[in-house]
Amino acid sequence: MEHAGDEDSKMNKINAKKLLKRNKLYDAAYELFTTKGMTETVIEDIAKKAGVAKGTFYLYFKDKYDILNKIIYRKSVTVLKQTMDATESKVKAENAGMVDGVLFFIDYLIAYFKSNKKMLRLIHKNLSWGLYRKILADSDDLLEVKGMLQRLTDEYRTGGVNNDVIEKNMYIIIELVSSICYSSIILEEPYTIDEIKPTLYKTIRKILSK
Amino acid sequence: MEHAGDEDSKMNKINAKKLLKRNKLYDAAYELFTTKGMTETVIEDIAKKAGVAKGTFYLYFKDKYDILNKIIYRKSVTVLKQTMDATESKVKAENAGMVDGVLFFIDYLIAYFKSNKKMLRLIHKNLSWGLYRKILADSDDLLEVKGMLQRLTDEYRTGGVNNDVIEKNMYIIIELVSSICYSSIILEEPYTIDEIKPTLYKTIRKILSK
Amino acid sequence: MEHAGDEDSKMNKINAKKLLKRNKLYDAAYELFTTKGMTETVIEDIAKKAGVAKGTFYLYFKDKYDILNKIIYRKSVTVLKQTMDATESKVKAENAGMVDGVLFFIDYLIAYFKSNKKMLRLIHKNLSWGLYRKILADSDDLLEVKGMLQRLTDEYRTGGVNNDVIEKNMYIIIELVSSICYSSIILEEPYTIDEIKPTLYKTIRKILSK
Amino acid sequence: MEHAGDEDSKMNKINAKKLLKRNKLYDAAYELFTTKGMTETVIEDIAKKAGVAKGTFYLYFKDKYDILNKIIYRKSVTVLKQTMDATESKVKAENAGMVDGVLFFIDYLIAYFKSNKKMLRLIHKNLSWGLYRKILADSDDLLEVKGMLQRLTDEYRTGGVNNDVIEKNMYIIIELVSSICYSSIILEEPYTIDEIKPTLYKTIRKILSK
DNA sequence: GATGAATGAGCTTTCATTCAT
DNA sequence: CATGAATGAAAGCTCATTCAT
Repeated sequence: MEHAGDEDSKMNKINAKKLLKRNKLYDAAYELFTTKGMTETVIEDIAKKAGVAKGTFYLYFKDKYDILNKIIYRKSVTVLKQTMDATESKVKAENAGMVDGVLFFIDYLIAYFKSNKKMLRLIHKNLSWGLYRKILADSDDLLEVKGMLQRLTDEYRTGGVNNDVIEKNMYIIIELVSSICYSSIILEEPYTIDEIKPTLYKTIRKILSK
Repeated sequence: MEHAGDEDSKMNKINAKKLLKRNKLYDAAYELFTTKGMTETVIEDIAKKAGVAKGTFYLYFKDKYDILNKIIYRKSVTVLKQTMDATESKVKAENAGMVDGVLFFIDYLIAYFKSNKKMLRLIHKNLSWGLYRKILADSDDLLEVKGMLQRLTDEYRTGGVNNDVIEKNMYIIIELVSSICYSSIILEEPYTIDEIKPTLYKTIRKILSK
Repeated sequence: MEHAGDEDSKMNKINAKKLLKRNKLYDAAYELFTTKGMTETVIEDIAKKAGVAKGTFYLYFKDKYDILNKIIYRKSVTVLKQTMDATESKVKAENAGMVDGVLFFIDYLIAYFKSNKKMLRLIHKNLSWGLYRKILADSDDLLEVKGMLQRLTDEYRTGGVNNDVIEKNMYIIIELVSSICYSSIILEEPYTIDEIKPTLYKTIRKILSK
Repeated sequence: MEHAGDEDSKMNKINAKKLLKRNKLYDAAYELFTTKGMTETVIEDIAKKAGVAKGTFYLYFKDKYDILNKIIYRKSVTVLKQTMDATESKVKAENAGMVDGVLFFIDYLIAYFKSNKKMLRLIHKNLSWGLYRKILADSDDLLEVKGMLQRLTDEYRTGGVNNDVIEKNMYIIIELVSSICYSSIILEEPYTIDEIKPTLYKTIRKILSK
């Protein structure tokens, strides 16, 4: 028993060390990708910044694109879960309806990206929104988020609106918001996000209206 | 005078030759970019396909990205002018209103990209929609197109709608359509363009309604 | 005493374990060398296939070439002893003379390599026949085989043939057979082993004739 | 005409320069392959020794093995043609028969390799004799040599010996000589080439005897 | 203007070997 | 004894760009 315990603790130490190294690589790569850009960042930069040897990188990731995708995925899951938590609290506290729920969700996301342009740029430059949406759609880590959105739109369904109509409208909204985010947060052209927000929200309300 | 004429014709011949070479390079690059992709296409490929020496490429273009941007610009101007002509004819023939005019314009563009996915993919993968819009906005070659869109929305302005509101709505529409085009024409996920078109057009009508 | 016995049996167990591991490494390496080839096989492959850690490999062998040479040596000793046994039986049974004895020895070897091309290729590609002969010449494990060949050629010696002549002729025969084996069994060019065998045997008879 | 002449001479100059560079690479590679060995020689070494950039190497050769094979081929053709010339002179001068002709041919080759062990080792270590024979057999540059060997053996054919028998015997001789050359010239074990030569030649005479 | 040979920095990836655990 | 994470040298190869002709 004790011996087994020893082995376990040994394993844990090793795994903890591995995790630490992996995270150092994640952080280094994220920092470099967002400042220098993908093509300007070479594997050696990442390794050096993480304080490991070049070969070590290949122990954890297949190549530059592997770590990029994983970074984007991890960050996204974090953001979306956070957004969901905030939305749920708000909805409960204010006993908000579906439209306000969706708008709050979007508002929270926009705020997040506004204060984190680097990540937005990273996603946009290296992963199209379309592909991104696909990846997130298949994610098991986001089941909760999906559940929440489902519940949010239940109101509609019980109101007799066709399920297909709801889903298509949601798709339209997602595409619209993503696209606007990029143009208005990153490029700030032709409108800044604050300039366009009222119009955007008005549009979303129109889309969700019957 | 005659001598000058000779010089002129000589000049013209040389210029024609240069133009020919430039066009051959454009065609070769477009073909390769759309089939092999940007990163897989190397300068030598383009030169070889165009039937010129590698060094000649640098006589006409700065690098791969230079020719890419110029290709996209040229193609876009062509498409937009064509779309404009079709729209104007239609509007005149049917004495259509502004909403129908805008919808026709979009419909024509979608049809074009549906039958020319390669170009859509090229633009999307190598130039963000936002940047693209910016370039076209500054283009002198598209003054006519802009004029037409202006005239189209005049109806609104005379109807007492604030100019700023119109422009923001147009921006929202452009972003929405571009985004949907990419997802639904290239990825065909989660909906094909034909599946989402009715919802898209309904949305645009909602946006343009007062 | 009893305690010592315990220690002995403990030692044996450990040694048996070590031997088992070593053999697993031998088998794994042989399999990989003959299928994937030397350069394509990396130490990690061998360790993985043998079910041990990479570092363990270095506990038993210096490097890839060390295990290769040992594999070739082990396999060769086995084959030659087997060939010797078969030859001795045959010679006794048929009361065969020296020439027939030598030819049978060669025939048995050719048959063996014909049905085990992988090993022949391994020897040839990684150890020249010349070097190979040298290693086997120094082997203590093959004293019996050498003794047999000695006895086989005794007939000649008693027949008054100079010992030096016999040995040189044997050398010529060995070189010839090895060379033909490679070309005709592995490459099958310009003749298959079956096509060239009659001529080869005729030549050997000529060499051994006075 | 003059213009064309200019272009021709320009072309010639360029081609001459290219040839010069190619030859420099050949020489550098040969020197390095024979002294340091194949695996120890890296492309950069070759380029540096030839006084060109690494990339230039790839303009002329696919990789290390490409240049190696070409070097071996070139050297071999030279040697064999030279051997042929010497043999033909000798045969004419001494009105020698076929057996003496063949023996002279072999003797010349052995002498060559004895004074050029590096090349022999290069061929042997990197190209099996079998493969080597095949390449030379397909060579158009050696048609003359083949013709000469054909004429040499004509004597046999007219003597009523089956063509197949002649060719098989020649094959046996070639394999034997190659194999002996390597063992006795490179390894000098168990006999030096001078020690084994009398026995070798006696064997060849036996093979060629009816 | 046109050519294409030459350049060489730069990148990815592998893998034998070590050594702390 | 056994492990396997970490190392980092090393090599192959590409390709944008230059420049002598």
